[in-house]
Amino acid sequence: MTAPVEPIGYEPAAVEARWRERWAARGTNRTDLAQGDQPFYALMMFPYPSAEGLHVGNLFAFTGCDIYARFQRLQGHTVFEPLGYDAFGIHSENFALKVGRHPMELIPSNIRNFRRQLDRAGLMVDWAQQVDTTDPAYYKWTQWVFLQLYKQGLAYKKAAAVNWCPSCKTVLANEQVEGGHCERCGTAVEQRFLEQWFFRISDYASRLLGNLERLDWSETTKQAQRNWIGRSDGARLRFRVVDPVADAGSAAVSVTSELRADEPIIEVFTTRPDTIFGATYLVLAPEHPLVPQLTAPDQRAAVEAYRARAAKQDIVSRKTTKEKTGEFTGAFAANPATGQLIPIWVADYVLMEYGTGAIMAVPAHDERDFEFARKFGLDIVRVVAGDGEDARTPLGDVAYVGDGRLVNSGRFDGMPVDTAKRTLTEWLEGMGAGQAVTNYRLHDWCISRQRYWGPPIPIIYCDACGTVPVPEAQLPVVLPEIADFKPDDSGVSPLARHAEWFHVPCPTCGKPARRETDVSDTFLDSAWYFLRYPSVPRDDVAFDRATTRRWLPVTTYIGGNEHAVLHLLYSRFITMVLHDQGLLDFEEPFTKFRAHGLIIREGAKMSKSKGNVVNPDEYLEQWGADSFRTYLMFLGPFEEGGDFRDAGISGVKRFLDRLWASVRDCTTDGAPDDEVLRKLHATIKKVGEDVPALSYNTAIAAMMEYMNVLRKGERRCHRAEVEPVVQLVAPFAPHIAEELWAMLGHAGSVFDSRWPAFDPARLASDTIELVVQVGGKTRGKLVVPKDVTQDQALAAAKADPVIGRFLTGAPKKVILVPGRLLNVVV
RNA sequence: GCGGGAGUGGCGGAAUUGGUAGACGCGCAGGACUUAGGAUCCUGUGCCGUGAGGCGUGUGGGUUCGAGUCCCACCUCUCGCACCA
Repeated sequence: MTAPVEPIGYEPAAVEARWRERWAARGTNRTDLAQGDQPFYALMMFPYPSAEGLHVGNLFAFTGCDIYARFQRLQGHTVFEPLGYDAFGIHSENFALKVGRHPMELIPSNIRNFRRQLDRAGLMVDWAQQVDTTDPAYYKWTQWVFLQLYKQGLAYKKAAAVNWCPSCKTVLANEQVEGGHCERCGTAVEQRFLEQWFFRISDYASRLLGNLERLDWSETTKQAQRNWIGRSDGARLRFRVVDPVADAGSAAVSVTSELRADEPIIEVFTTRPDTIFGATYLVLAPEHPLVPQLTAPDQRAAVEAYRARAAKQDIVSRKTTKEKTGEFTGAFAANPATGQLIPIWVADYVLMEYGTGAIMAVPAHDERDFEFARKFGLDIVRVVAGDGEDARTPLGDVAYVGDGRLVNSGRFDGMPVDTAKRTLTEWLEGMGAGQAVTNYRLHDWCISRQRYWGPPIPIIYCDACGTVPVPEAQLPVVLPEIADFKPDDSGVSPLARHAEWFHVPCPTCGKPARRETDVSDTFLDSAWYFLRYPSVPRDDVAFDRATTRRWLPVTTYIGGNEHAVLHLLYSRFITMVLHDQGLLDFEEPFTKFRAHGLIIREGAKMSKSKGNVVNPDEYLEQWGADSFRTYLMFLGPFEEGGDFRDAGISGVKRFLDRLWASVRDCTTDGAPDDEVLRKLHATIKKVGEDVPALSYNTAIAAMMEYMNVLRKGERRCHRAEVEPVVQLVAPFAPHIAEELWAMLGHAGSVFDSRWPAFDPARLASDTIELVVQVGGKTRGKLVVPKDVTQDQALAAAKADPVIGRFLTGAPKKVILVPGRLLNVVV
């Protein structure tokens, strides 16, 4: 008598450790970038390596991308799945300041911790090609990218308003200002005017918008970009400023009369040229350059005070305060349509950065102008009448912004609004008072940061030669390791205090010169990193020509929709610029983009303050990476995210346990069961369709469903019934899949096998279950031949004791949906 | 305010094209095996009703033989943008 042998159970920790080693030893995750006839570049958004370590949100995103990449590999593609670290930026710098350590020592230790966690998660990442934005070998090329833009005249310097926190002594991004106060210390934020570097992304607005049509991207992401670019079609109109005293006597000032040198022109942008007859005043932004020139002497004090107030106010609260304020300049302009004199005001509801910084106000048909006109008692003239209205219909308490026909508009009365937009623009153009233009909301990209932790902008200022770009051969401009990297009161980067770095000979004339002390925005680091991955070994070029041609554009990019606008737009812009320079063959970097959802917990976003952050380490430890990965994907649709709960995960572990036991105990005796095989083929089909569609949750459900069929009634399964499941599950649970694949006697990696094919003939059955409805209500089911006729089905239904009860008398109508349903209307 | 997305059992979530609502999992209940079970396996599980049956996908209408799915009106939640002329 022999003692019962305990069957070997599934022990994730041992299995996963074993395969981590084997993958490393065999180079399973390395991609030979020179080979492969079906290159597939699977990109995921690289993380910021925070001190807290990997967040479940990161892991959710990476796992989803990894599954997609592994699946593509099983489809026969040569897959490249790189990863790196986005480690520059104010986030890292603030954290370093807080804990009193230097980012140069903090970041490497954070990265080590990230790497440990990422390895534990079983990603198919080719670590030989990793990128770290803070490595001089990387940011050398970030600086090179800057120079390419500079060369093309797409980088320029101008003074711009920034938010300044006098307590933190630092420039704040708009998101760091809450209700006019610094989000960190609560101090009232001021506005400062600083010289900053900008990229001319607005020159590319129309291309960035137009190309969206042909990109295979999540619709939500494309829509966000469209809104951000903000195209609006309208007209630029010219208003002559008129001195009412000098022009006294002429009842209507002729618009076409000779310009007088001292009478400036105000240009406005409007989307409603059709309402020109209702323009009863003009408004200039407080910063508008013409304001000082045209303000009348008796209004000067008030206008100056108003401008000073606007200049001091922080940018955020100025834009969020809806209460209208303004001052009359004392000047007048001529309405080119009516010839009448209309007052010119300044008000901060008009923004200098949009359009021309000036508007024609049509209070009858614009809510903001209406509010303003009401408050300051300005004329309101209706020029559009909706259905059932005419020129005299009172407006009530709101502006009329709807459709309609023109009234009070001279010979254009009765014209529909949409025709009038075109017609009036042409009419005004004919008299030299304007032309049709398209305007975009997209502003130029400010890349200057008056901080320490970023790549120095490669520019040198020389008293003799002016602004001199650092020659490419002298890159990188290394960020010096300085102890006092804390920003100070000056609004100038801490780099300026580092004398031996700051003072530099001019590259052109050799005389003493000074370095630019601003560093660049982190969004610049990430706007080109996908170009670098395949070319990491090259230190003589940013990206290798042949490698880039083979591997780019990125086949599929998966990432968070929080980057829908800035990161993705900047990446597209940089790619276009490099393309225009002849350095890239394509102008769109990401052929396909999919946004993943957000993991929440107990209905709320995970955050430290709520104390609901999940540490992935504990789960990886307790359940293993395979169960944890699969569980994360099972929570809900990948593109929507899901609610993380501890419950649930045991079900996924149980599924893997059952798969393990099925492989361990399977037999090669006899033949596989036909019914089980049919379900197997249906499962192969479903998983093969769901995975590329990112419907991971339903793919997992389908595999679980099959496992239930496979093991129903504790049956022992045939090898042919279970072997393909190992391949199906491999993208989700790679370690156990490798182990089971080896247990089945295969020498190589399961990822070097080919995805199982399903046999359509196997899916069909001779009989079907036909649902029978009577009057639209389900009354039962019948098993019938698959090609049953309507009469046969009806006869069978009548013969059925339960269904037959409802079928008294002749049916009024019978509907047969082949293969599905019979509905009898009585 | 503008733009996008979503409302389905106790819970997370499934439902090709308008065709069995609730797949799969959690939880719960019962059972088997056990000294034991928070292990494992099996069975059941939308709600009301003893039953036949009835009611059910945010609310109210409509189209249809048939609506979670299509149309109209509304409510709620959520994510972007927000004085953009």
